Amino acid sequence: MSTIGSALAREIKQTKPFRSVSEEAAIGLMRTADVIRRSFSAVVEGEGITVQQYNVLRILRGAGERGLPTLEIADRLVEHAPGITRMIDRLIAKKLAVRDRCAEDRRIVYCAITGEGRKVVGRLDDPMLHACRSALEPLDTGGQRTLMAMLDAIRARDAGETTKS
Amino acid sequence: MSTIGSALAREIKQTKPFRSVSEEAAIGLMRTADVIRRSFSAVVEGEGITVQQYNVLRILRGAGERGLPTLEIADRLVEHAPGITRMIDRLIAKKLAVRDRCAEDRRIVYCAITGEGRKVVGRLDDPMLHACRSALEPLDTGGQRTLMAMLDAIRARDAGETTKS
DNA sequence: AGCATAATCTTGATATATCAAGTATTGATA
DNA sequence: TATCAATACTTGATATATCAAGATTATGCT
Repeated sequence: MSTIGSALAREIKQTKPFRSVSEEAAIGLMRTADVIRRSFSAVVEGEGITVQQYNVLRILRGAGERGLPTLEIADRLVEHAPGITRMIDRLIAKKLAVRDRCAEDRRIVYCAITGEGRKVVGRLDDPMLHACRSALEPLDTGGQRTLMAMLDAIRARDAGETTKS
Repeated sequence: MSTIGSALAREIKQTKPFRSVSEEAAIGLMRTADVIRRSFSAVVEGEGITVQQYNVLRILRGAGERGLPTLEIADRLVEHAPGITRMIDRLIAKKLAVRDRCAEDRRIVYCAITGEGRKVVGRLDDPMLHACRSALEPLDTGGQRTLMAMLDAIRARDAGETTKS
């Protein structure tokens, strides 16, 4: 196994080797995600929003005219439910989204993107695409597909057997 | 390119295909990291700490008797500096770490892990290792090494050419 | 109809993260 | 030896995340 002297080990100045490849890969995954998130954050902050807000806006843009029920948005974000209300509050405060209580089932609140919201996401489309490409540039297209497949597999495990001995 | 119908696209119920493989891989990376972080979180919360606090404790355990200067810890966490002070505050409040101002250079504050801190991290060693293995179980060892290499490459790019045309 | 249960949010309390400015100490310079 | 800049944190203000409890509306059962 001997992962001593690996790139990650040096990066975090670890004195002792990782105890297993799994451990190193898992930590590397989180650190890499963090690096990418930071670069995304730098892109969207020009529009005065956060990465999460950008994600919500993209989801809303992809939805129909009516928008989506609040919790449906949370589902797609993999966000835990309670946070989503206030996330939307902030988007509404910025006039990027609106709420509309459903008449048929008054428990449901539809959230939709505004024209201004569309403009903001629109302005970020190219820069974000570029940021993604730039971030993954070290891998060729085949490598990116391999990476995607691996990530899919990892997430699939989690979705299935939540409790593993 | 046509990434329509991919696992990730279905997962987030995306109606339109991703515009590029890079975009899908980048988003998949963040979602996967999130899934893993959540499973780690479930492990450490039994000891009443967060994943970040666990990371700090591990760094401190790996350091010498004297501990490490505050900002040195931040460096290894890739945390931005300001947050680290209060992170340590919380660890101290929990009696898991201590601070000690350096006599030679009184600007520096050394942070070290306590005996109780060692116990807490020690109790988490096995569960965390298990969580890592469980998370990455879908990949065989070769796959995990490939994944690691890809992640390293992505992070290396970021370290080098920060501004890429 | 009446009541318990569930679904869908919302709110309050608390914890944590982020950004900019402030403090203390050291080292270098005039 | 004052002074200026740099280092290493710290603090305050603000934003965001997280958890548990609450409010409202709908549904199913008798």
